[in-house]
Amino acid sequence: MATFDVDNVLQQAERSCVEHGARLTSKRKHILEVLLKAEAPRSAYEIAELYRQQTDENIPVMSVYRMLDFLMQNSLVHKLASNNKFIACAHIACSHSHQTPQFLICDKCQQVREIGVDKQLIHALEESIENNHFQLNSPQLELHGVCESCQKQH
Amino acid sequence: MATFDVDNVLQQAERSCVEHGARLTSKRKHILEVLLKAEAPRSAYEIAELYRQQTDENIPVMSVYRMLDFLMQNSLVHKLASNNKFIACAHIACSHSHQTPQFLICDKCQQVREIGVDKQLIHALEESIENNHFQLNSPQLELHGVCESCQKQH
DNA sequence: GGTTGAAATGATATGATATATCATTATTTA
DNA sequence: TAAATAATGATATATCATATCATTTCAACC
Repeated sequence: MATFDVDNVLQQAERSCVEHGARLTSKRKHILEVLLKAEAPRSAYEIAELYRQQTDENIPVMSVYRMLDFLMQNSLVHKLASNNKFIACAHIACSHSHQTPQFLICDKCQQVREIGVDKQLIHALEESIENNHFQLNSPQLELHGVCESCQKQH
Repeated sequence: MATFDVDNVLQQAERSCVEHGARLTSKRKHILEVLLKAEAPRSAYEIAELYRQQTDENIPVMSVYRMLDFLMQNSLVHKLASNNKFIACAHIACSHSHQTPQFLICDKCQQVREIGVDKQLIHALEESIENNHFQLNSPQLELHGVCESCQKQH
């Protein structure tokens, strides 16, 4: 399903980790690979199962959670709070610096688009929030709806 | 902690249910009351426990979930997807029609403000989304950060 | 008022998501 | 190579949620 070169993205992830002194071990890399190949967000348990299928090796779910934590800390993976699933960052191979992710989640096919909402809009939103004397951590937005191709199948 | 009159809000909830032909039974009302009195969002299990404390009656968690479903369908309660907790709608006693809720969640004290983000802003956001050929269900926003009073305690 | 059908609630089991903790293995560094 | 640190495994358990069938409550009708 991937419309991008998984190996290339993995290499870029590797480079990015080296830069930050983070160790992208072989297992962590495999977890990322699983998510890059997945066509939709996956739960930690689903990831463990896919890992088994793709490597013929067992992996404890506990380890999957830890590796996901690592990948999230390094901006390689995001967690979708609204459905407790994980997704590879869509911008690993992009050169531009990462901004807060915004997600469009299709409630029919479960596919997710990671979009760049207009910066001015996000900025205005942040300002409106700060007028409420609230200090925003990270304005990750998760928006649920129906994607283009599912709309067509009415 | 409530800065509003719980009984008054409950009466308004009652009226609103009658209007819609929905049955706000005594137990459902108690669940709502628990949330109105809570100073922060609560999980279904916490609600069951608070219910026991406040009524001296046991209640199965399964029932709590069902009653929460009812209350959510009738816009009396919202679920925060980002932490799997429930909160009473802040606008039950307001006359104006309910809009999609937006939440500011304090990651220190867990308190939540249900705010009205500028309608134009939300509208612009929706438009930006629809330019991505995505049909939005409901733009409930959950924004995490630090509230005013927690900021002061640095 | 009693009967009946539908809605609400209870009881029980189980699935799904997540974390705590201690043991073991691998890697880095001196 | 030894010691220190980081990563992973193993096990247990906490937490969140749903499926299913039984029982009770309530409204409507005769």
